[in-house]
Amino acid sequence: MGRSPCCEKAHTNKGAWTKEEDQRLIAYIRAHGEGCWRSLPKAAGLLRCGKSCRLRWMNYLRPDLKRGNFTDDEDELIIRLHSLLGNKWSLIAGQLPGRTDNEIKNYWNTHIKRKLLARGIDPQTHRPLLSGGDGIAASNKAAPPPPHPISVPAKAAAAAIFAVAKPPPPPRPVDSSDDGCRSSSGTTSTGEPRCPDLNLELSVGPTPSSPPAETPTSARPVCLCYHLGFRGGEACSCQADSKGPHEFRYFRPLEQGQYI
DNA sequence: AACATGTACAACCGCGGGATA
DNA sequence: ATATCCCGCGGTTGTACATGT
Repeated sequence: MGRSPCCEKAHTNKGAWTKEEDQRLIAYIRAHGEGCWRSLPKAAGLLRCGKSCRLRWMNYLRPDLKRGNFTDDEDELIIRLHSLLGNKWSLIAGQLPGRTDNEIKNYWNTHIKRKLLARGIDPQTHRPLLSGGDGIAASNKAAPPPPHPISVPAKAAAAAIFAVAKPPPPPRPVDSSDDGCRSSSGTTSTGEPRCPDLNLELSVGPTPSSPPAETPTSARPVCLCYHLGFRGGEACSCQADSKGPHEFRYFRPLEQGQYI
């Protein structure tokens, strides 16, 4: 069938944004709120495609963005979240108020990857690298591990995380009786801190030696909600949702000696 | 000072998926 | 059930700036 182009490329600017374009975009969003990115450029008088406007706003112009260097705490949190979620930058960004997925992705590729390699850790698998040879983790040679130590698609993990952790979206800044466009507030677009008090007891460091697919039957899967600090059924509906004792929306095997 | 190389980050591109007609 | 629209995501590219030779 084919997809229609997101914009009329012949009449759109590309490349770096000018100050004037920024001002137009900011002014328009202040007046009308986010959303309807496809029609926004025309309405705002911008010769840009909607995607470009959205990206510019999300990654650079949003007032709640935290500019500046990442702190060591943020570094470690990103590493932990990446070990859990893999390259799900938007989900990781959701746990770092004021940071964008693009920013975190860039930071990962330019700083953290190197930092982990210097520590002798494979940035993709979060497993120790071989001290010599070709630098490939031993476990990689034996059996290719999953890209990260979770056993379900990261999207499912995200569903589990945000089903319990994501606060209801804040009211839109402008009259909600607008043109009928959906709010575009996604995982990274709101100005509210997502879950500032999340207890992220995520697994990190030496991950389970065998991939979850090979989880021994004695290793009981554990709902991620526990690891996020929601315990004893508090706000957690995984058990209720599941049809069986092991069908959590997100789980990971217990490590040796670990209990909940 | 001039050039080469490396680094950081903004922006683009293509695709997947939810919503809806 | 299917087609289409639109948003959002992740990978990649382009470019400005920093550093080394």
